[in-house]
Order: sequence, then C-alpha cells, then structure tokens
Amino acid sequence: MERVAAMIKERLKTLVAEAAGRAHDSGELPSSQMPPVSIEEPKADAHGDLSTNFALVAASLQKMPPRKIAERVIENLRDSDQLVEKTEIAGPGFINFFVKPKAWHPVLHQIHQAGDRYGAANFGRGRKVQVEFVSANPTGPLHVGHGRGAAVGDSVGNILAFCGFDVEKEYYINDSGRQIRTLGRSVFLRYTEVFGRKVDFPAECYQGEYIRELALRIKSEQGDQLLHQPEEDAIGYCARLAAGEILVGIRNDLRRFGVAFDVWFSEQSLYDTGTVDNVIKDFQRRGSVYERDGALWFGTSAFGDEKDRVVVRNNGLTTYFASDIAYHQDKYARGFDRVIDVWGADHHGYIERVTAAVEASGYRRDQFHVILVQLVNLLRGGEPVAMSTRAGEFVTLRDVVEEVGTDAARFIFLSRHYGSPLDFDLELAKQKSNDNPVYYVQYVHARICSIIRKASGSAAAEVLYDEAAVARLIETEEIQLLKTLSRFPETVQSSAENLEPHRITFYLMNLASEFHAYYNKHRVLADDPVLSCGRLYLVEAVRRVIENGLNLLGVSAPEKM
RNA sequence: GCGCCUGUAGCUCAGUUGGAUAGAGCAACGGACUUCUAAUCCGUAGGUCGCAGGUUCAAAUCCUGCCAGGCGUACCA
Repeated sequence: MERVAAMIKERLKTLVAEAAGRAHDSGELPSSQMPPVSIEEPKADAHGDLSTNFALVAASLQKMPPRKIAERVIENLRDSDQLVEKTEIAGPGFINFFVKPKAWHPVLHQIHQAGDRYGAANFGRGRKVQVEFVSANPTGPLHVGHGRGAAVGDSVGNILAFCGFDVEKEYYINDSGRQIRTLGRSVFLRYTEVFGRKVDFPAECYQGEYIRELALRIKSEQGDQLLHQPEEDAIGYCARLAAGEILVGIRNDLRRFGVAFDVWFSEQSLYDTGTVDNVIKDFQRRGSVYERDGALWFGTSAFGDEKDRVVVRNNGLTTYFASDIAYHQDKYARGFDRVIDVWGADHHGYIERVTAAVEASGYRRDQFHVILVQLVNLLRGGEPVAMSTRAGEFVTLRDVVEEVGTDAARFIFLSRHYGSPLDFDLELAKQKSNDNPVYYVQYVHARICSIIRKASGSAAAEVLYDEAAVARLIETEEIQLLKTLSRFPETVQSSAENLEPHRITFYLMNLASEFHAYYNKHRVLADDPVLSCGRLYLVEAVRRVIENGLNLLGVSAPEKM
C-alpha cells in the first residue's frame, strides 16, 4: 500500500520535473541540466502544505534568478489529476504548493486497513539485527540509569522490528571475573559479621544493604557451615548464590518494566567453552595479537584505535576486552547482519577498541553500532536526590517503577534524545496532570475510546468506512490531523534509521496536541449522522496511530483513565 | 595534553539530515466546563541558537579556532 504522504510528494516531484523539462523544450529555461527535485514540508502553514527549493538549486545551472525559474516552472505545470489547489512563489524563490483537502482523505482508509501495522515498513528486509542492552553486572540491583538504557534499547528493538528487521534483544551477563569474586567476598564478610566476627569492610567491596540481606539468607540456609570451609570455597559459594539471586531480581525488575529479552548470554560461557582462548590463539596466528612486556596485546591501533590494548595480562589473566572480542565475534557468527550495543556514556572509551575488534574479525565497521546513553539526574520536586554509589545508597529502578509506574518512567526516558542528559523528576513523573506528557498522550486514547463507546455502546465497535462521510472532513483541524497521521510512517522510518525513539515520542505529543485542539473545537458526535460517521472514522484513526506509537515505546494505551 | 558528548526563551528540551519569520512544554499573565472525559483548550509575553571566522543563493545544522560543562583516556570491570 502506497503511503499518502509519500505519494503526494512523489507526484509533486514528477510534476515539477516535467514542468522544468517542458520549459526547457520551449526555450524558457536555457540549460537542460536540472537538479534533482526535493519536496519538503514547510514549518509555517502560510508556506503551503509542501514546497520545493528547485528554483534556488537550479539558479546556478540555469544562470537565471531563482524567482524567474520558479515562474517558468509554474507556468508549465500540468496537474492532470487536480491535486494542487494553489501554487505560489515565495521568498527567494520557493515554490509553495497548497494541496486540495481531499488529497489527504485516503490516509484514513489506509490506517483502518493496516490496523496495528500502520506505520510499519519492510526496508529491513528480514535482516537479522541484535540489540544488546542493560547488561548490568549482577552485583547489585538496577538503578535509574539502567532504566533509561532499558527503555531505549527495548524501544529501538521494537522500532526496527516494525520496519522489517528480524530483531533479537539480548542481555549480556558479566558473570565472570573479579567483580563477581568481589561480590562473593563482600557477602562472605557480611556473613562472618553476622556471627559476631569483627571485620574491616574494605572500600572496594559492595556496600549496599542488599549484601547484608544475602548474607542473612545464607545463614538461614546454611547456618555456620561456611565458617568451617576453606575461605576460597566459601567465597565461591557466596559469589554464585549472590550473583544468581541478584540476576533473578534484575529479571523481575525488567519484566515489571515491560522489557523481555530473547537471550540472556553468559560471559562465563565464553570461557567454559574455550571460546575466549580460541579467539586469542586465532588472532595470534594471524598476527593481530602480539606479546610485549609479558602481556598479550591486540593491535587495535591498526584499525583506528589510539593505542593497542591488552587482552592477557602478564599475570596470565584475561581482560574484560578479551571476552568482549569473543562475545562480539560470537554475535556475528550467530548470523546477525547488524549489532547494536546500548552502553552508558561512561563506556565511550570502549567504542573504538570494540569496533577495531569487529573489523579485525572480518566484519564491516558499519555493521556495529553503539548507542551511548547519557546519564540520568534523579530529582524530587526540583531538588537532586542524593545518590552515593560508594555508600551503596541509590534509588533503584524498582523503586522508581513502584513510585511512578512503568508507563510514566518509560515515556520520560524516551522523551529526550539519548545523547542528552536527562533530568528525571519523581514528583513530576507521578503527577497526573498536563505537566506529565505521558498522560497527555494516553488521555487522547482514553478520550477517543470513550467517544466510540458513547457512539456504539462498546469501545471495540466497528467504525465503518463511508466515502461520502469522509469527504465531509474539511475543517482546518481535520486536515491538519490527516496530514499528521499521514506522516507517521516516515516518522517511524527516520526513527529506525537514526535509532532515535524520541522522534516517536515527539510525534505523539504533537498528534495529541492537535487532537485535543480539535476535540475542544468540534463535536465528533454531531447532529448530522453523516458528519458524525466521518469524524468517528477520523478519530478512530487517531486512536490507532496513538496506540501503534505507544506500542513502539512500550507504553500502554488505556481505554479509560 | 588527547578524544567523545553537550551548549537554542527564565527552566526542561525539539528542530524534518543545508531552507523561508528558529519551535513546543513548564513557569508568568488573561480567558473557556447546562454539550462526546477540564488529566483538556484558546490567547499574551518571552531569543545575539556559547563566541569568532569560513564554505554558498541559503547555516542552529557543514569546516576551523577559541570558551564553558560532563565523561573518558588502566596489564579495572
């Protein structure tokens, strides 16, 4: 099905190109060289529905003033299907098109036919894409920053899937290495404390209260048994148990936050299967890895990194980077064309080296993409909430979801470009007013459901298509809504191309605003049954687009509020 | 020092990949509920797009150099 907005643009493009050709044939334009025609949407309504800068771009080729070129193009327009109401030349030489209202009407039928697929596309052509996000170490509960990463990653995945990519969402569990040992040690020390042993709790250990809770839990299950084992065994036991428990908590928190991963991938498994060793050996054979000062180095600088990086330290232990190389190789080996990693902004120093590893493994640079999500500043009533990771005092994602709800949290996380720092105000987030954009958008959905209930007795009632009724939609606000609705597919597309979910958020706020304005000015259920029928059809289309958009963000579309 | 991100209205942020007079929301002020949900709407006011150059018909957007803030720059994870 051809999109209405795209169709109109294409048509105008052709009209302009043909007109320019005719003008040249008749000698009105000297050069046969014509620039490509681009059709844009002006931001000011006074500049028409669509416009082209053709005359401006053609000026240097034609060696003529732009306004003169514009005149000759307009004179040669042959608008055979009566699409255009009016054209004008404006400013330095823009050609503005005012499209007939009826040109936008077909979008309604399209929306009703496409249903929950309206806005979807297939330019992904089934290519496999992996989105990896959150991937927090299982050494403590998720905090607010992880929530932002979760919302962004989940939504990017949804959007790409909507555009025809075969998407898999993955969580990488850093369940190996020193931080897990530190976790075990932290729990074990608290455990010994429970039995009255005086310990000097080290600063590098995890300070949070949850460590004590885990220790108590081990006591209730194992009594004092661990005190009688070799300390290494006891620490190992604590580490496994704690990481397992924390991971269960993380899964629960994410589920409650509406995030479902297809794959939970264990870092330890890369060691257990020998994948990390094999990768290092393989690169050694190929000369990408070399020895210096007793350590093994990966030659990332050959691929644009500022220096080479260590993969095996001189004490024989592998670095985090080593398993990262193996992990990313494994991703491509699983058949993904594209790999997208969502990282916290503090990891940006890693982009170059992982990209280098990807390239050294024989994949293209553009098959790997990192979304760097900036930090979240948590506020309460405008005042910063004190968060000290060192003291283990921070507001967890669970706390936030319990206080403000999943919908509000997700919407706010996606209400800003991921590259700019986000102020998250708890008071504002749970406020049920127009200050809170999520309710502003959801309210539209609930309102429309209410209208439809009123019209037919049930929200699920079928709203029927009637050509004569749709033709009655000619109010300014109605045409505006039609134009905005027809723009949804391209919004989704640019959102997918740029991996920017916030474009959907802004689109929805704008659509909501236009609907509220319409609602306040015109009655949907009017005395005239034909008009009512047309308006119901329009309003149901708005509802559908709000629902589809909110779905992509992972936010619910309530029928009542 | 080097690298990345950010700098737009009092505040929080958009800005259609280079377009016309730079837009929303909040806060301020003034209005609108006997009518489909007032969690709403309408109006007013608010700007040297960090600064300085450059590229061109056209720059918030691209290039260069400064300024400010954040982050990074480990044989840490």
